[in-house]
Amino acid sequence: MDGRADAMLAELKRAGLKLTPQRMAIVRELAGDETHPTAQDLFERLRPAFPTMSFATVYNTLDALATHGLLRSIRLGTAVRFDPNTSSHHHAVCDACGVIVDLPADPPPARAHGFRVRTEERTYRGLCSRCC
Amino acid sequence: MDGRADAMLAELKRAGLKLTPQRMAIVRELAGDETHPTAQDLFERLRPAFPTMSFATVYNTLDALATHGLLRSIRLGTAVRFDPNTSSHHHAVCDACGVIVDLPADPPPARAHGFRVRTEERTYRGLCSRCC
DNA sequence: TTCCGTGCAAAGGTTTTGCACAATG
DNA sequence: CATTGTGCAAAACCTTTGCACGGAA
Repeated sequence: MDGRADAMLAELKRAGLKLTPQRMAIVRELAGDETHPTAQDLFERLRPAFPTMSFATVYNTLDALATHGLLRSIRLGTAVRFDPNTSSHHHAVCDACGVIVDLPADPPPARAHGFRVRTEERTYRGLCSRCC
Repeated sequence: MDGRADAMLAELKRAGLKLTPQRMAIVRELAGDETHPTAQDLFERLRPAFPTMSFATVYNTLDALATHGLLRSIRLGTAVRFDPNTSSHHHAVCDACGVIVDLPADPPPARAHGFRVRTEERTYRGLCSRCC
């Protein structure tokens, strides 16, 4: 089943964006993906099917998806990564194998030291259950 | 008073690193700084006093300081920023004015969902007390 | 005197942009 | 048919690296 991908495509359509083959492929690739790929990752995975697709298209599509709240972009280390999981969650990164895992998150505090808090982003680093 | 800068310089010296004028200037500039400057920021601030200083020197020095635990480097948005506050703390970023504020932090949990946690990094985004 | 550090310049990696052509709705 | 998206290439941006000269210990 491909419910997540279909929902993302429907949302793009509703927003007046065109459903091109490239976009559909990017959305389908990302929808079931829990590995937090970079733009480069996606580009390489899709190259076999779309040899002419360019980086610009990948970035454009990811931008469009992020703008419409269909994915989160996270910065871990040096690269921007994309996460189709838009529910409130944090990330844990394994120092050994590099795996990035989603962790459920409580809603952020309303206020913190004078700040009116809108979002909270947490990254844990350590060793995952397999590398520990 | 310049206790923090002196302590950092002493620590560099203890580590066998040479105390060059450039390094002393970078350390002094950073020591009292709570604005979380980027390498670019520091470079521009010091250029008047050291017109010949290069980026490489700024990065080298920041690397040396980070390696010896005298500062933390944090990634907020697209840029790497440097924070002389090495105590356990989080950051809050104001969406309106961009100010970055240090918040005290409790030690991270020992474990989280199978991970053995080593470090935790939190960023709150919202509005600071002046912009709210 | 012996390293270590500096400055310069160039390379590296990632993301963004401009424009003409092509495809979608 | 009008508009938006694509592909290509180059630019922009930040950080890192190599090397020869110069300064610190």
